Amino acid sequence: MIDLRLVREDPEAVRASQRLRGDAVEAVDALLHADEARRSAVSAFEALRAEQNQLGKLMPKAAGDEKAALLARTKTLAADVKAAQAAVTEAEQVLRAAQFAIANVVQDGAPGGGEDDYVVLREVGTRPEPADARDHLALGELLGAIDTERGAKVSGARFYYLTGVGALLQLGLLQLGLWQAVEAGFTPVIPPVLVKPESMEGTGFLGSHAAEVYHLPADDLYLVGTSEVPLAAYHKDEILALNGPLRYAGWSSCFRREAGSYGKDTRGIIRVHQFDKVEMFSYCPPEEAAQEHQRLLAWEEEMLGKLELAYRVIDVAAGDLGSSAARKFDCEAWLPTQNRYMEVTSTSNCTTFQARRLNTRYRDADGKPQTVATLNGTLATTRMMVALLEQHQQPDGSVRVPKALQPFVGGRDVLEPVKAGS
RNA sequence: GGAGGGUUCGCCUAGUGGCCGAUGGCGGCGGUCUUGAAAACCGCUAAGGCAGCGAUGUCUUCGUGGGUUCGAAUCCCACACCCUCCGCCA
Repeated sequence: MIDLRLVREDPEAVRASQRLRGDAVEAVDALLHADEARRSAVSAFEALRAEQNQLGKLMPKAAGDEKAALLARTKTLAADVKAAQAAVTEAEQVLRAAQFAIANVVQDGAPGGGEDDYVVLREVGTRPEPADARDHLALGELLGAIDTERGAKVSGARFYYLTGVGALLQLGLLQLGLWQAVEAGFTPVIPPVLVKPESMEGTGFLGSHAAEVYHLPADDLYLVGTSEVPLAAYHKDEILALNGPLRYAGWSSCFRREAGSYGKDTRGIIRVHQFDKVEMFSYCPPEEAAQEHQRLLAWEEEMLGKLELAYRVIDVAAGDLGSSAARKFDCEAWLPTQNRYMEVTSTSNCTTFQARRLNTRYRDADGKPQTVATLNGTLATTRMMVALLEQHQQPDGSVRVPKALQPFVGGRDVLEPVKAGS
């Protein structure tokens, strides 16, 4: 939810942001009008209410003719108050709708444009170019690690089983990430993955993402697409005592309908309905958010370094940000068989945008409540297995396990193909 | 699924129509006393909107939404959530 004060004080900055995103500039003026309308409705109501309160105080002391006169006056006043109150409620609804129509103000420095207008910040590592490379699914089947056929039989397209070293690899990857976070001072969290509508709504996922979200109508609960949802809603309606950034690392399964992505990444486990993820989530004062964002990115890169993956970092363009983010950096790992980079992590700085709707605040140096900034970033996810298998494959179909990961997969340094027929 | 009980300012709690934005305790903050600390005592201690440079004023909020009333924490209705008991299932 956009900061109304900012829109009032510097509407031009918000208009510029809208332009950079390719969103409607007129939405800013609509919001300013709605704000104006609400304020005048409020003062009208308050003047009437103040009079009503005044007269109400006289009532118990009054008697006789005086009381009758008072009653007559207050009776008409009561109707006026009611009408004025209804006008305020309506003006507030209009204002809220106008407020939701505007996405977060893009951070200075973020590139303008759409999905293809990202800026590559750096490329890290040497891209491996294995001869006769097998793709991750072929490797996964050789290793007895990934079974998409039975996944489809049991649950449908975009479902899969992880078996044998596949199951171990995923758990190891997530643990490597989680331990890195714990050592960096994060509080590890296993959150609920079913949330109430207000939690889903408060984190902004029922807006443009609504079609992506699984809903359980019998209980009116939603399956989360990321632990960002329960981690952000965790401190809803709270005033935090912040002493530096408050950091959580959430481990959860994630569920996505992948509506509208028919035909995209259909092979293997790149784009699936269910996967696991360790997500970093940080609460901090707004003035520290940009720094914290860089830290989250650094932790993501540290993780990819441990996995010995070749990747690049991109600065996502304004039009591709999502409504809550002011800035977003993605790390994309190299995929030899597709000759392209694939997103494996994403970190967003949501500034105060997400926290404002969730009403999550902190006390500043003067002890005054202020809206906090929230940030999130991927630390480990099922999808990293795709890059890991492909980049570390060897000619015989075995896959090298990076050193840092070995302790988390039972000390294995190589994953070997299993015999056929199992 | 059935039957009860509950939801008030960080926590606990008082409050059955105007004297209630709301009692008391705990916790927290400040002070007196003390070499220091403890104890005791005194004071302060919800959030938000609007107007104003400001002092301040004013309005809203007692789970949520509606209703009754000149006036609602208090009466009525609906809903949500929590707890207890019973049943059912792991």
